[in-house]
Amino acid sequence: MSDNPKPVNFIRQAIDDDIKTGRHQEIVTRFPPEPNGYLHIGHCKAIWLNFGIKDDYRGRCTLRFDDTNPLKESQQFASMIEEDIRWLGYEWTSLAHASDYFDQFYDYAVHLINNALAYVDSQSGDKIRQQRGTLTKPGVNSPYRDRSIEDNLSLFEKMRNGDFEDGEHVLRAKIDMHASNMNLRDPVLYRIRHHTHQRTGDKWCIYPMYDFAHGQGDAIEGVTHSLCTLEFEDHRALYDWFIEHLPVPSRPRQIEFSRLNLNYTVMSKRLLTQLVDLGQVAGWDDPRMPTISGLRRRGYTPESLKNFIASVGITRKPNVIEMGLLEKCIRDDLDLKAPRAMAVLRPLKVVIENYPESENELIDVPNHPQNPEHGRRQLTFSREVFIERSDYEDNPPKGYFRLAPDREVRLRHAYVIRCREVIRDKHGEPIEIRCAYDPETAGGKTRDGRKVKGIIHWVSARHAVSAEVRLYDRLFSVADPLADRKRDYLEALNPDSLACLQGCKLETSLDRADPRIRYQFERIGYFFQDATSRPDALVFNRIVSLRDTWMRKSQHSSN
RNA sequence: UGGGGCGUGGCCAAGUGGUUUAAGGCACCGGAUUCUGAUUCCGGCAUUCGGAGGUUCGAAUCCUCCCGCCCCAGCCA
Repeated sequence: MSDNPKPVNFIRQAIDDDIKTGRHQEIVTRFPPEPNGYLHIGHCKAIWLNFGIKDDYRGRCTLRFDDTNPLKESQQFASMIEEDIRWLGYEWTSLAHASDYFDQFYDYAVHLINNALAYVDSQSGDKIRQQRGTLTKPGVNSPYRDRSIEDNLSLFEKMRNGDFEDGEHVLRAKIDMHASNMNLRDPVLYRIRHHTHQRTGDKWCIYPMYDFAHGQGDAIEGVTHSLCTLEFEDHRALYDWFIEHLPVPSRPRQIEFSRLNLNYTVMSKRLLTQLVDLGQVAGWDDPRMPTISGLRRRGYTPESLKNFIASVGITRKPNVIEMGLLEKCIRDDLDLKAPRAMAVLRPLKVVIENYPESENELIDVPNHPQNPEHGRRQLTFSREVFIERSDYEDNPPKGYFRLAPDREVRLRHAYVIRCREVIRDKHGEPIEIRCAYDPETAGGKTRDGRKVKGIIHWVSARHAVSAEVRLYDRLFSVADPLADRKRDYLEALNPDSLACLQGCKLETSLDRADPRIRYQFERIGYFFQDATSRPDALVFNRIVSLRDTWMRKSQHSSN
């Protein structure tokens, strides 16, 4: 268990109230995904809410797959969803499917028919749509609305028996075609779909709609608080109508909250599916995707995701959360957990002219600057090292305290070096820096007490391990890719969201690195081995960069 | 021009008529510490709660009107 304070929000307040008034002794929630895609960080909010309530109130939470539409669903998606929830660290009290209740739902439908509260409509979908009216115009009654109970019963049974083609008939609730709430204008309860269901096979050729399955499923499971997102708000009246008119075993209450939106990405399953299908990303688990599997592959931890949701909170207010908050959460988590290492992503060779050619020096260093429990390791120092290309400037801007002609800099954990000469290629680009080191500067001190402000990371050229490193940036280059309705959101895709760097140089200790460990490559960011990484061909993903106040400052002054 | 919701600093968000002349986090801006320009630390950052009226000794919290934004017209969920 975490030592985080219990979250407070309007839903928990309602639950506290229900307990106080004795309305409920046990709290039951459910997480009800449709198995038609992968979970994203928005689902994480619902998972955190429902499973968090279950844990804190010692209640129950079922994972229920809302599998009422066999056209789009698959067992593979269901399996991925289970994996994601487990990875987040939650356990469901029971696993269920809407399809487990198909027989019961059928009986409920018959019950409605018997009470003259449902009828079989034999019009086309187009016709039904026309008759539904508009937001400002009421609908009109179907000519089949007053069929006899006997006719309805026999027609509905024939629908079930497969006597009709798809679309020939539907079962509708008889409510009110004049209702201002569109959901109450005789909603469709069952449609004919001659399609094999991933679980019930060909047992059924009629399938209940969401509205006719969800609340009843909740009631059957004894769900006390059915938590869903705001777009279902208008469905609540229908939800309650079914609960009221059906002999259900319990009376759940639906409460809505606002969904999570993140800037610089998209969050709808439809759009994410499209990005995958179009090949704009490598798959559902592409590390740039806001999916749980993408974030996992990128290197995000479950704790960071949960902390993120907790800090965002639960309200009914539409919101767009800044990506920066997510990044802050993973940095916080990893700062404590991640052992440090040195890696040079864009190598520039430095030759230390006064260091003996054949000599190697072992330097014992801590794996974490604050926490000794992370242990220690050894670095090898030698005459030739790689430094980051960006740590050398021919014409250093004001405030730059890295390497430059005739300037000094400290090689982290090692010596102070001074730049003596720069060797260039034919374009004038530096390809090698010749330096001299000061042997009196080991151990973080200088003999004469002079301050060397710049500290840069390095890797011994002879001992370095090569690796591929993948750098990720936001998927879209604008905060709200859907803001411009005249433009396709795909045009807002960030062309530089992925940079694959080959030939990066890692310190020796990273040879055959444990793929489960997230490292901080000092001064660069947090890194995690990609799913494709192998011991002899390391591939690291950058989870997130470190805060970089220098870059921010230098960008400011250059603007 | 129907119905349902929502509006507290750049982004979230506490607040449920008086102890709040509005918590906290993120972002941002200073400064200190630091062998990571990281971390940590310290300080700054809404006389005001979409707007205008009103009720009250007292309002972000109650009332009225107005404005803005979101959702709903699938045999999707």
